[in-house]
Amino acid sequence: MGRPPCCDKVGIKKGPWTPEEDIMLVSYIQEHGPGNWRSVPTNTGLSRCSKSCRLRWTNYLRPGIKRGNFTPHEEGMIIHLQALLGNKWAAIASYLPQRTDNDIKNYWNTHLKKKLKKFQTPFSSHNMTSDSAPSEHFESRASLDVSSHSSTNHRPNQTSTYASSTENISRLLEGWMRSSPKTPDPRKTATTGLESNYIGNSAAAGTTSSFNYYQPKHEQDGGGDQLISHEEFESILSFENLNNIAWGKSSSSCDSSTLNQQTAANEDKFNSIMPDKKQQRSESNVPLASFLENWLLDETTGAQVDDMMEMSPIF
DNA sequence: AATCACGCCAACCGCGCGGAG
DNA sequence: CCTCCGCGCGGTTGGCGTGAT
Repeated sequence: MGRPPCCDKVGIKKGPWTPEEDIMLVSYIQEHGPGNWRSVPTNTGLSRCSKSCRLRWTNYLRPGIKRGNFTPHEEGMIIHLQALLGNKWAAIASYLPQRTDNDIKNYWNTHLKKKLKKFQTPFSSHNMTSDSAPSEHFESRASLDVSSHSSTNHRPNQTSTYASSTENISRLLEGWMRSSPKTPDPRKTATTGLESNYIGNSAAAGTTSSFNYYQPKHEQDGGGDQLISHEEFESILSFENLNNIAWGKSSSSCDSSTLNQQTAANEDKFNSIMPDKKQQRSESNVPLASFLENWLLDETTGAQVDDMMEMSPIF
């Protein structure tokens, strides 16, 4: 016997939120802070269930949320973290403070899953498109601070910046009162015309580059020869290899000699793919997988990736 | 111009967890 | 202990926009 749905009461409004409702909610939260969602509908007069209010706040109105296109760095982070953590969107979102779990989940389901699936091959030693739990090989690494980045009550900005909701309100009002000029493609900057007015100040609006780790740009544009095969790149980031190389575990399919060969081959591939990182990599004196992981998780990688995408035809 | 198919994403739904009584 | 309740998470859906025919 399950709990009755919270939203099945008569008079509870569903569907898209209006600017007026947003303002009511933001005003209330600005005054009282997020939390105690049960009392929000009654105290605000909103004809919404508490859950809907919470969702609207956390996914949309919460300050510090970045909307719009994901940068290559963010995409890389999501792919990497999804492989590490599985579909723990809240945990993944904790590594991307400006993105909501819902946003990341949507982006994964609509973009990244497809991209990875497209390139999934029998060579892959790990099903990257799998929705399964993270590879148990990675479980120890997956603790990569899941605890300290715990999804629950550890949303960056959630507690510290809600006070800046005045910013949101002003944006709400600004957009609400302004006429709504239609952009040629609202999705480039926001999801709806409404959002493009009062929320869609996407910091990523100028970023148009697409993810190309697994999908070279010229292929996206209609096909052509790949300068590097998917198998090659994936083999480097092969999770079994990463696991073996970085964390010293062995698998039945990988003895030490083949592991050494694979490691050397991966080093060569890495040097050819990322020549500008060769020096940095050799100086870092860390395993390749660690280097790649650090690179992916590096705050500054986004800009580096952007640079690399301009400089190198393979990105 | 009309219709259809598809992609995208905000919002909903159901379930599990943890705290309070 | 058990039950109730509030909350958060992950999966799914519905509506809208856009491109193709």
